[in-house]
Amino acid sequence: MIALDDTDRAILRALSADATVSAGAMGRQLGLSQPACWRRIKRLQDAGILAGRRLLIDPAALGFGVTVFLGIKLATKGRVSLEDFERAATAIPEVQVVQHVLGLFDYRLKVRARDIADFERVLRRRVMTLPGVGQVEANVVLSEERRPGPLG
Amino acid sequence: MIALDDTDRAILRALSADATVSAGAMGRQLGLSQPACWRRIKRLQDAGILAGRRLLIDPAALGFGVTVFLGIKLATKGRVSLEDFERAATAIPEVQVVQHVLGLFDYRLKVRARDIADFERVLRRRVMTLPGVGQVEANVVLSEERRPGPLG
DNA sequence: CTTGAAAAGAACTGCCT
DNA sequence: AGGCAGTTCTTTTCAAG
Repeated sequence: MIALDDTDRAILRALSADATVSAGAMGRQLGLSQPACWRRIKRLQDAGILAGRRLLIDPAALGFGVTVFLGIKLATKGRVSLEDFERAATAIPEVQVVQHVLGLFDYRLKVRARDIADFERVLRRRVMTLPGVGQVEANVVLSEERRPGPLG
Repeated sequence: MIALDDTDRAILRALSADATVSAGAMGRQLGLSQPACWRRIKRLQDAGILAGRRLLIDPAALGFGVTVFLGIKLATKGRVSLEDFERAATAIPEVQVVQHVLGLFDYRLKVRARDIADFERVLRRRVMTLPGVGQVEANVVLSEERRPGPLG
């Protein structure tokens, strides 16, 4: 773990919004030279804080308009059933994220579907037939607001 | 909306894993020339499918080891209270995502904290005091597996 | 769709304060 | 730590097949 100053945080904030900005352009905005800014970025990468640059894909532009979060309680909780469930859940193409969680539910799934009818198909034919699945609770996402910058 | 062929999907899959790969390097991998590959990327950008490139920050490297998803049921549901709740929830630094959802709960919050003690502080002093908050349910994330590529 | 080339710019390297 | 100057690479745009 490494200590970040205000300049590092400004760099992370800028790159979080748009990772395509060059080190030179960002340096000008922060009053730093291009190499100085570049060195800080490299330091953040080497420290593992900057873990990579990923694409932001708009699901709506691909025709996927519905996002649903499922809370799932397993009926049978053995060591084997956990792995079985995870493997089967990960194999469903519409399932974007599989989280093993502690609390009211055992697993949380993020599901992307084209529309509500498509979601119902995924729910009935794929999710409800997962090995060991018990109680299932669904939350359809209406709107989402996310904090762009780094934490803290 | 636009139709994607297998090559487009391969490009999205490669860029989803690592958005830093150059158009030339990807073209070689796919058997395409550099300009041809570059044109496809630009087409995906113009279509809005490729919405941007964002940073992947490792929260653990910054000392944030705990992720908790909160399901929140509002006690009072007027038009005003929804906006009040959203504004107040977004203002909490530890809250990364605020989702308005349909289902058992009204809102879902993604909360990042340094540890469980830090999370309890956020929960008691910030979340439980949000305007109109009713029932609160928490799920601590143990592990997470996400599908890298594009949907469908 | 391809190749090739040229111009712009970004990334990286030493050396200096 | 930061800045300056220079080299190497990619991106981006052209012309032409």
